[in-house]
Amino acid sequence: MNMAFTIKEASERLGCSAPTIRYYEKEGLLPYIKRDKHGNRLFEQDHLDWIRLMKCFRATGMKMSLLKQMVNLALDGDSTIPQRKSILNQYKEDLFRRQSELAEALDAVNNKLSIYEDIEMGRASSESQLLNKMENQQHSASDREG
Amino acid sequence: MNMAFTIKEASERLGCSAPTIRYYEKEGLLPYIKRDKHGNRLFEQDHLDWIRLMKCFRATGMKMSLLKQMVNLALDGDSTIPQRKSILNQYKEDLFRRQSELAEALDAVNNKLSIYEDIEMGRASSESQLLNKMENQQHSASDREG
DNA sequence: ATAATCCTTAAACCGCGCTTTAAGGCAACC
DNA sequence: GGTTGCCTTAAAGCGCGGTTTAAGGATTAT
Repeated sequence: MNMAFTIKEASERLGCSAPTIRYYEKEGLLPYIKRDKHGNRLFEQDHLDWIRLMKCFRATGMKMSLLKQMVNLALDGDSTIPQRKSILNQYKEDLFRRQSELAEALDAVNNKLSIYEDIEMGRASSESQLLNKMENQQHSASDREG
Repeated sequence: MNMAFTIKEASERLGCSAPTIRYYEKEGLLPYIKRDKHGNRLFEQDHLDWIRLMKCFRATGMKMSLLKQMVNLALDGDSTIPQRKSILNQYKEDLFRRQSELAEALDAVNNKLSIYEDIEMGRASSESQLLNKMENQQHSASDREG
């Protein structure tokens, strides 16, 4: 067994472009890719799994430079596990920060949307200053211009 | 009343650089900024609130071009509210997508971390292939190499 | 044999979102 | 009246993360 994939197969399975994969390899994020006799890359399942993981981390804000640090540490063996844990724990903090940013944004969007509905239903007006139209944060809080 | 702020005050209150604020204005994200007799910008509370909201949206992946669309629609009056709602609803979808990406990444990080702890405690080994060191997804799932 | 389809590389290019630089104006303090 | 410190503008520069281009090699199908 030990099935190997061409770059095209890999890119199809992963949903990321072949140039991107090559770029990752060039940047050192993807060590130990073997080649066939013609110099064509051969990806194994392990590589696909690692790329998939990188994709997941990248999509949530991890920098390539951090991925590279982790690769380099991994290549240095198990003695670097504490450092890798520390990187991942920092990244985890980052994820939590992003979660609360998302929650905040969701609140703000919902607030805006309900303001718009109020305006549509005639329950509120879009105030004087033009910016207020986008900007009317209070939403039926203070109405001292009766 | 109707307190106005210099760009420096605005940038301090908002935690974003003065050049960024100028850039936003230039890009049309920030209409109706008044000037004093010397041509210096004067920001009112409304502007600060709107910038703060933009910051919140930007931090969670909204493109400047989308912000600009919303500004332009707002400048066209209440008749564009349906379009603005539609934009915000799409963005909301985006936020949900990001939320699940974050959740996925958190899972993956926690998985990695527990693999590392297993290795540290001698409960698992860091397998053969070098990539496996980073890459050993299964984590005490299948161990058919007895 | 020729065309299509895959692969390779190096290098150039791109969009985004700022940041930095350069050149200058006004105002207040010492 | 010079220095400091704020402001202005236009334009250039930058870091990131790829994408695109160009030039070429090998395999397969017709």
